[in-house]
Amino acid sequence: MKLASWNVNSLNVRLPQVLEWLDTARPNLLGLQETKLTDECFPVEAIRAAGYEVAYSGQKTYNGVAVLSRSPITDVLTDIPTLDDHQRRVLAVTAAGLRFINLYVPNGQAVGSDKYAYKLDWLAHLRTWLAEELASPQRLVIVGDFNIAPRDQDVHDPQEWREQVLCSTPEREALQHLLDLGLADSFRRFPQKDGIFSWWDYRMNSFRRNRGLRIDLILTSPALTPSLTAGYVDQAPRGWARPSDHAPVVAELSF
DNA sequence: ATGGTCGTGGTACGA
Repeated sequence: MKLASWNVNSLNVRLPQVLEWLDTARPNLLGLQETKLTDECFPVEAIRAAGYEVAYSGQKTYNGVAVLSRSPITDVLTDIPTLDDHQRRVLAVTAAGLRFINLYVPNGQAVGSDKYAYKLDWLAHLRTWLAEELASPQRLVIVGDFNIAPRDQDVHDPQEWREQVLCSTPEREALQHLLDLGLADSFRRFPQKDGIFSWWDYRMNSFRRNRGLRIDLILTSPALTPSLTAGYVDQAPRGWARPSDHAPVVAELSF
């Protein structure tokens, strides 16, 4: 069982790359973020032709999430139950014997900004929801662009990023508050080299210089964590022509 | 070097 997450920064632009990656990586479930497509424009047929079922929740220009699955999808939810939010950032589905929650956590722009306050409020509502989901033991996985680097080892230059957005203490505490529900960061269940990231700014040759952050995560519930067999970042698509600024992240399980 | 690059949409704005 292979699970993955990829912020594609426009599915319109990145569809050929997504199809290419599906063909080689063959994930069972893939969460996409920043599709930037209304539901009427979603490329359902191209994805079905690749052998995947799909659920999607999008809007014009910004945000937008989708889940691709090699097995049938049921019980689709598009919102955090307690949060009235027009921004399309959440897509929960049931497929392949799992509850699979795909998230595009707000970026937050800058510490202290209105968008930063929205991010922290969003994360608080998310925590309430996930606590309810985890009250009943189940195979639950939460994937997505969390827009938070969990620790300094997930940052190319911790001093440069100290208390900046994506790395600030309140954001990290909000993420830790989620992990404290019993969720595991699948990547850190395995030995990793230093300097493995999932996002690199388009500017200043950041990818070539590996000036990145690891902000794309796959979290597993206690019922699922013992079944993890691998957790990694597939950095290859970040090196392709006209790439997303994020690379796909992957978790593998055996059950 | 105090910027820099993308995507969207048709101009600034979000990331």
